[in-house]
Amino acid sequence: MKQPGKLVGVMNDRNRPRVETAEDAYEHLFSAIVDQRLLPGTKLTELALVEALGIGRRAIATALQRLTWEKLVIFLPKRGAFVAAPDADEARAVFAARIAIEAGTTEAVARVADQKAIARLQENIEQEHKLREQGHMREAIHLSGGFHVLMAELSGNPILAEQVRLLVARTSLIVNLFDNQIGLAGWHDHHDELINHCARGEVDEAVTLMRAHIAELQEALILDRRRPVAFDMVGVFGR
Amino acid sequence: MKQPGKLVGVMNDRNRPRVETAEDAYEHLFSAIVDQRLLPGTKLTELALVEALGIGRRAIATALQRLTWEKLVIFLPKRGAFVAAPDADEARAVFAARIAIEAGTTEAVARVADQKAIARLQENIEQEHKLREQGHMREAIHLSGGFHVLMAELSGNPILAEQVRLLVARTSLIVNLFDNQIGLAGWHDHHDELINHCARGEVDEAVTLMRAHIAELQEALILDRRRPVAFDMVGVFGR
DNA sequence: GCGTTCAGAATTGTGCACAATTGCGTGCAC
DNA sequence: GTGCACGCAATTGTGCACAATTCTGAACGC
Repeated sequence: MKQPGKLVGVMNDRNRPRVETAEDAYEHLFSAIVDQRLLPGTKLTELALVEALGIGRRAIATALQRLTWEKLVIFLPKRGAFVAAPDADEARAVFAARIAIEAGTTEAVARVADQKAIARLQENIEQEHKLREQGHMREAIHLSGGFHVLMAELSGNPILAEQVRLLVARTSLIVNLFDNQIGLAGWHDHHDELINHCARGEVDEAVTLMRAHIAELQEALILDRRRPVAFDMVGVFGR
Repeated sequence: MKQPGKLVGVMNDRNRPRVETAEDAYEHLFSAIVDQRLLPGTKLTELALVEALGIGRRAIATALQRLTWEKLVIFLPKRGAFVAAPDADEARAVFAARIAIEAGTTEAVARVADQKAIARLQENIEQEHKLREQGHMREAIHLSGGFHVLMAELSGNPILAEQVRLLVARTSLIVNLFDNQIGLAGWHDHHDELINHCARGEVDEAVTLMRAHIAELQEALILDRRRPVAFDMVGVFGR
């Protein structure tokens, strides 16, 4: 079975990078969820996390609370917190929201991007390219999401940037939950073209491409086929 | 001076509608902030709220935590929570975000709105009109914000709807913090035209109008002139 | 007169014990 | 064998006391 108090993927006992504040805890959990060390459906018990991270229950609760409105965990009062397992409807909503919001960020970037911004975007792409050549797919995908976040940051609007950050995180949950036919090949080219449009100030072209790009990502998912979800999931939908 | 433990606007001792869960507390604080019973800069002490609302510290902390994320309060570790007082930059970001996101919701509504949806929108406007005629300006403004939220809900995307709800709330904070030249006259007409465009499926026209509508609202604000903020504000920016 | 230092007050964060709620498994009746 | 009820285990929520930190105000030195 499973030893209570040991949350695999969060922390093995010695490998404990300073976790002191509630935000530290949040960041650890966030990245653990986004890159699949904590699988959807996993129950996140307060006491277990207190032991694992070595901070107070309040800080843990705070972190969990935040992840809850970010929709990366679902929280059921008096029952506990679980890593979220978005369904098809939620997935569609996430992609629709990304299209709407990233259309906005792309427009802003294409309109105001300076030399330096373009350079940062290109650097991101090059790194992703390199990682993919070396076969580090997971990191490459990470950076690929990072591209969208970077675009949003360069748009100069922190509110939209934060939203994109969250939507990208949810996307990675989704991508891993549904069967997909994603060949990363196309993505890279899209990102490339996107930069070119932005550099040339071709606003409409950039926006249109971004929308198509995200839509394509969605279409690569088979939303009818959700992969089986970790056992504790019954605890989530139970009753 | 001020008696500690008495938070004016949150609760006078007998007028206590059931507050049991953390979400109840959240809703109370949310509406208290949005319609100005709690002014920007006011310090929200945990113990004071525990007394006022009659629930545990943890529930209070949860509610405050959420409002913090929603940017309606700012939270300084070890110092406390204060009702937020957005500055000009934040105001601009809010309006820019609204334009981007509500362009999306408007597009969706104009595209898929059915008879029933249009009817709900019209009903909202009529009520607002009535309230304004009767001189209930505050309620009218409330409903005016509600129009945007309703549009977002009708768009069918819960993520965008939630964002609009929050941005509208922040907007009301902003409107009340800066000098403004808002005559509500124009608004009503905009909303009216907007519905017509949506009813006729004139997508582009609807989107363009919505963008202009929000931009106009922003321009009615004098972002250089922020009204003085409650005293406790020093506690916020102090040091 | 003005800035600095130091002590006291106020408030958040922690730890522990306990209450309350929920879920689960066993056992019983049919 | 199936369905239901009851009791136990697990986990969240609460209350209290205490530790830690920060703010306030006053006394002090220059």
